[in-house]
Amino acid sequence: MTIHHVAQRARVSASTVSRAFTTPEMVRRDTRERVLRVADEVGYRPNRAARGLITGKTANIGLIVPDLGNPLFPAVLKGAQARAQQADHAVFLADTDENADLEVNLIKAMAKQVDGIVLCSSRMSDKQRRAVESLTPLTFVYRKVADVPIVLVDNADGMRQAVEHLAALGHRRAAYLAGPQASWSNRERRRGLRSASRATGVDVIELGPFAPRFEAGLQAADLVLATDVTAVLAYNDLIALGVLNRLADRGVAVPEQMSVIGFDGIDFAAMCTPPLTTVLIPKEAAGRAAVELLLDWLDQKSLGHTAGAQRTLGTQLIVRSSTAAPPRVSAGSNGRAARGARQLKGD
Amino acid sequence: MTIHHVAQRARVSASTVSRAFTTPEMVRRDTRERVLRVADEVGYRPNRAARGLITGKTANIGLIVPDLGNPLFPAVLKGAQARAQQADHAVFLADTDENADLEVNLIKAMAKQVDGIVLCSSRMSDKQRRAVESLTPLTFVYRKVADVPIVLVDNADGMRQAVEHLAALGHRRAAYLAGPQASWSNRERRRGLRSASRATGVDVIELGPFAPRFEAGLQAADLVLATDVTAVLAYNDLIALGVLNRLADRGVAVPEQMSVIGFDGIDFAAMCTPPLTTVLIPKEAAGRAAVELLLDWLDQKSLGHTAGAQRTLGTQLIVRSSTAAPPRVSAGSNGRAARGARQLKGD
DNA sequence: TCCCAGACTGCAACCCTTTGCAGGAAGTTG
DNA sequence: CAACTTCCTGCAAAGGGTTGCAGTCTGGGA
Repeated sequence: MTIHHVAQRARVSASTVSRAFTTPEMVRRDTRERVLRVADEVGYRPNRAARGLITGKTANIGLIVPDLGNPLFPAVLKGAQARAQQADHAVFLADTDENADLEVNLIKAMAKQVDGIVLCSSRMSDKQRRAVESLTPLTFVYRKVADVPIVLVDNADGMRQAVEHLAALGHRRAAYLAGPQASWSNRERRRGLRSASRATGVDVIELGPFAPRFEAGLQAADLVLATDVTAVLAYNDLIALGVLNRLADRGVAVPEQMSVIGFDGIDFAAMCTPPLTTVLIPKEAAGRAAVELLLDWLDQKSLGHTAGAQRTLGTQLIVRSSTAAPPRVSAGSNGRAARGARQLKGD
Repeated sequence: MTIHHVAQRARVSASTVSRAFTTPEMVRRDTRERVLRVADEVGYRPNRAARGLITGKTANIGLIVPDLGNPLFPAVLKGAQARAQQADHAVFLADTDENADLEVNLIKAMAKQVDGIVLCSSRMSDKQRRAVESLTPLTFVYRKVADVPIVLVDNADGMRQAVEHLAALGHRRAAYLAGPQASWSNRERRRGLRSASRATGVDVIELGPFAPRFEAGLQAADLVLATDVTAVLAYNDLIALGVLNRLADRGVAVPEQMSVIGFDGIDFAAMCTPPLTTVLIPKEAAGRAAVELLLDWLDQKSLGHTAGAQRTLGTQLIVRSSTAAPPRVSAGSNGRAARGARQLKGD
């Protein structure tokens, strides 16, 4: 079913059919109605590829995430996809498996078929980013980049809330299980941690970096137990969940002997035992916002406007049962920091 | 960067550039190398939309899932996307929010931009399916449909394993928490349950239907406690996780007082407390298989072959700590089935 | 030396829409 | 009644590729 079939059956030219869809006010009422009726009857829909060829807009947007196995990203994806659909755009999805080179390749491959790409927790270096930024409009989520639209989360404030919570409970010594070094979120969480640590007097040692996965949490838990901390701040919920599991296996009671705090607020943080205290970050909202910013940018771009819109969303500590006052005598303490741990100082 | 720029710089015609990419054996070695070198230098990549316009193939495939919030689907998606990428195809993703009408609309909207669509746990009625099947090649995952490629899972056998496990532990009476009525998986799981029930003598009452979500599990747990069963078989892990949570809240020990079995084998089933006994179904493998079947079909189609390939993947009961022998005297029993429960008989 | 096959390459049409431009009809104004 | 507007519609080009067909060039056989 092409535009010509419809044109023929409605006894008009293809141009008129086209206009009936794209600029309805340009065609006389009865003509338009006849065309649309015929189009509906035969199930005609404009071919977007052909349209895109001439208009330069594909009505597609790309979305690239590091790992669909981390529920954080499906959540962002869900928001983004819903918002895109609302604007009558379709979304291309790709998963990089936390691999920055693959990310670059995916951008190159997608660039021509989309109007822009939303990059979620991009792991690209600045150099890599510059190599692709001219290919298609890029929007970043959970990563700060100059001169393009970005959707951020106030990670530092989230960490402040978490550390203040621990301090209020009486903790004096905590461990941070670091995330990927290429992650902006990790850098920001460390930064927030450092300043909250100074402000509250809670000492924080850093372990890792760890892959942002459950398995890494299992591994991390043992390292934590070799130190004398009474609380653990994990880079994300997946790691925290791993810690919870391994601590249970080792017979360490949470929260009585050890407090654990996650980050992200994935659904499962509420479903485990004990329910995990975590810092909730916006996920679907971030996805929606990113698509919105991208679409706005594209609109304005045609008007010659510049980019650089930034939206920062708040975080909220969700206190559940994985945190409590520290034990009188710290359990499992061996009196000194384990090998591999180090004071959290400057980068 | 169009094919003409490259042609000009390589001092050949556009046709030759095109052939250098699509039918390299048709162009002389040194010409081809020159063309490809130039193309690489200027960063040229064929515009797939333009190519698709004339070849009729888009090198895109669609994937539609009911709910990205259920980790089952991101897992399938991950497999599908990886396999598609391997075949140099991109994937369009959409989420229906468990809504069959939206599913139909999404198929219509996608049809023109893809070579085929993979439908995951489709909720469409037969009538709806027939209304869209001519739009574009459809492949189904987790749903049986005649004459098109499908990837199935042996749900009935999974249920057999689960029920035999319960029977072996000594359970005589269990509840099934049913899933969505439009779900093929739910029908198959019920069927397997019925026959396993007969074979083992374990009585099974059915509750529900429930939405395949955590919250529904919370709700279901109370209904279960109002019956005299000693074990619960949930439609899926999300519901089982909800049951686990609510039982813990109500002070019912799992597995001592109540055994709980999930279905799907999502990652989180292993991370909760107690770790959930569940029936593992292939997820990434199913996604990969679906894409493979679809691509094969498309290849053969051009050769005039027919469709209908079917791949059935096995299931595996993963025994963890949420199942054990029933208590001597069934806890919370009130001697009769709750209102709303009914014997599991025919449909 | 001539003819022919085989290997390459270029021309031009085509895929499906959109859109600038121009033409025709109807209505308005002087 | 002539001269403009205004409104609507069609023609044709364009957008970036692919591909059937025909032409050029080369090498080999007679």
